[in-house]
Amino acid sequence: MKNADLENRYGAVLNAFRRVYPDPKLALRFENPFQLLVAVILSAQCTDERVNSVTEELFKKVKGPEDIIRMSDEELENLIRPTGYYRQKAKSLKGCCEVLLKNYGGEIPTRMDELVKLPGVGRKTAAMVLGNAFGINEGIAVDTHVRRVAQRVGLSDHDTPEKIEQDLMKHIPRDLWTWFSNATILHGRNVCKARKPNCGECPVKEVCRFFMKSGGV
DNA sequence: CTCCCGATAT
DNA sequence: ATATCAGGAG
Repeated sequence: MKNADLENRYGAVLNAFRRVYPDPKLALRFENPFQLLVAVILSAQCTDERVNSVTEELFKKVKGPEDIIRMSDEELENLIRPTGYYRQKAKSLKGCCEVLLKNYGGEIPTRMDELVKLPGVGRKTAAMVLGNAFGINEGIAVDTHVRRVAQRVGLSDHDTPEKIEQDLMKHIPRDLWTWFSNATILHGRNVCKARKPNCGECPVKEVCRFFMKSGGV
């Protein structure tokens, strides 16, 4: 009975999202896997719009891993400063590019276990790159939006991104993983917002625990 | 669990 | 003025 409720909730969310977000695209701007990797690393704890404003300049100077390596720490840090954590991110970027050149001929690896070894790359970043640059569904990117939506709606009762991702992967068909993540991020940004969620216009309020608890119809 | 950091909403 | 936003490493 409880399990049936959960399955029903997943089904309703998947259907509603399929209708409202049939083809969700990343807010991040990129033209190739390398650019996406860089952009997603920069997007940690930072809005996509701010990343875009930085990468627009950055990608004029940086076409591949070699360009990052060649660049001085100061120049790289200055270019990415508005995204926050710029020293860490500059270090991650350089570390990534060294590994890319050393082990992958300057290309981006296409497996989760390899991507996750790159400095500054966790499962969220890896899943994002795999799904959106290569169309490979090897995980579900659980960022703060996916986490919040999953918890509020009642798709997972766990707290960590890892456990939430496992719950989601258990209930969502693998070929939908990337789509679901993109759609949910969109939904979290536009409707199920952190500060002031717009439950009135939410397509999944009928099955949403958060909406019920906050006095929903 | 703490540290890394800038920008915007309140 | 200050709370909040938004991932990964050590």
